[in-house]
Amino acid sequence: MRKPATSPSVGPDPAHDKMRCGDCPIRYRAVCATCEGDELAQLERMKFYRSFEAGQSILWEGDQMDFVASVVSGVATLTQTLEDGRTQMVGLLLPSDFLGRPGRDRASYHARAATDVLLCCFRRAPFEQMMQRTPHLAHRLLAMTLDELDAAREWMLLLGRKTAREKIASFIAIIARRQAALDRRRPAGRIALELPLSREAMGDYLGLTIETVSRQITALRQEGLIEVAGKRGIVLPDYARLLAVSGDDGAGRASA
Amino acid sequence: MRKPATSPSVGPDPAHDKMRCGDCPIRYRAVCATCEGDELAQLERMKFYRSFEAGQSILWEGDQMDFVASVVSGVATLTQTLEDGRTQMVGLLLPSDFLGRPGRDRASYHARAATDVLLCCFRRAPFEQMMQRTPHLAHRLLAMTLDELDAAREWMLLLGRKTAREKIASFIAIIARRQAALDRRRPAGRIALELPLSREAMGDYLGLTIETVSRQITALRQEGLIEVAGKRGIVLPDYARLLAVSGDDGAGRASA
DNA sequence: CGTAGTCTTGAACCGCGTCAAGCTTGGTGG
DNA sequence: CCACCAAGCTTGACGCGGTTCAAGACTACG
Repeated sequence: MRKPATSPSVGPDPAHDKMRCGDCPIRYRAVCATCEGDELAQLERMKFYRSFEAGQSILWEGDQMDFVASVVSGVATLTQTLEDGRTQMVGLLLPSDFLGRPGRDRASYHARAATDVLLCCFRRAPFEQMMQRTPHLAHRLLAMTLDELDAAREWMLLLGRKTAREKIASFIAIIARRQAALDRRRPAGRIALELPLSREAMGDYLGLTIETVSRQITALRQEGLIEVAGKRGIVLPDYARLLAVSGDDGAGRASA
Repeated sequence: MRKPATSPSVGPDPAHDKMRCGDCPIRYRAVCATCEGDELAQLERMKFYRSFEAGQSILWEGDQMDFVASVVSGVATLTQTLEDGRTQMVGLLLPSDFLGRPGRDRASYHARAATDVLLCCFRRAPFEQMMQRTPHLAHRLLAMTLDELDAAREWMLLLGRKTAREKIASFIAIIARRQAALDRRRPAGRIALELPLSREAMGDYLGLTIETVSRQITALRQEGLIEVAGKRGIVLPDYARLLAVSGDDGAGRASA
């Protein structure tokens, strides 16, 4: 994947410059969750917003990275690519997830907006300095990184050992679980949800071709395990039955 | 995978109780690398050694985990399992790598000694308390965790998109690179190395069956890309040529 | 309407898994 | 010293799941 000569440059987004952290929808789930008072004021001073339309690239592998960020709304993906073009998604960032790596100034992955995305960015140098003098910020980031590592390991089990059918069922179950988590519920019974990814992106997530994704969704629909509403809409008549097909034991812990 | 009724219990290993941190072979690469003087003394007070023979289980998924540890010598694996027994390795811990997760008291994976292993264990509660009052220890662990996440993501690309042939070549290249790193060299030219895993464990690492692992090793040997010496010995006549087969661009960063 | 992007469906192929023997090596006991 | 055995590895034959290649169908948008 080559960077186009003129990448669609997206600068700071003044439309959100007035947003106060206190009003932020991810205030208590993002990296800043444990900051209060003066600390929040420090963050407020180094932050700026950037927005991206669905499909736009946020960062290219190897790009200079002068900021880290929280996803405020929308869904972003991280992908890696082999020389011949085969691509694998390696991260799926939902609201409150963290983008970037303190201590490294170049991006290791291609980051792209899967839907319209709003990022709350912190300039990297001030953020790293604040981490040095604010231990619990580093602790918060460590906890989030460990959660992400757990999720990556669940994902490895999926990629290495699950069948196409199980992969699709797992993916839908993961989205259902994360959506339920936003409402502080456990997923159960009949659930409606919207897939945040195209068929192609689902293939990149699951290590499948787009055709196999399509065929397995059709198969699950014909068996009554899911109902399909438009390109992105899914209704689960019975969440537990889908889980059984996913190969997980229901204790699934994947979260990032 | 069920825990056997009588798991081979392995207690503290008094044979190493006298080892001083100053003499430790992983002194400047493990989680304790940035500790000096009094901090090192604090760690020394909460540490104890445990040793495991090749094949023994270190921890079962769900086990109470009252310690965290550094791998001093040998190789340990982390694996996850589906209900029907399919297993996928999700972590490969070499000397200086960290085992365990501060802030969680139960193991998420099955940990096992792939070779004879010596662990330097820290009781979890004191270690967590020390992290609270020693910011750079938390920073060190964060950096190590981020490296592990990067490695996990390389691994996801391998599992999702590489062919069996590329997977085998990649694995051998990773072992060669890590072995070279111990000597602070870049891998190049003719290299002899010892595989730390059985064919079965390699299959679990790569998401392949044992038969496919065997066949691909045979194929690489017949093409002169590798030479085989006994069950575990490998000689690379030309590291660069192997890398070309692995599908990576040579800039591979996997480390954990 | 027409066109482009996305998704679905079909048919043929093939890489890897499955099942089933052999082989090699090291350990044990007669 | 050698027969025996178990564990780990290799090799072969075969079949299936998922990829590949190639058309269509649906939807959004001019």
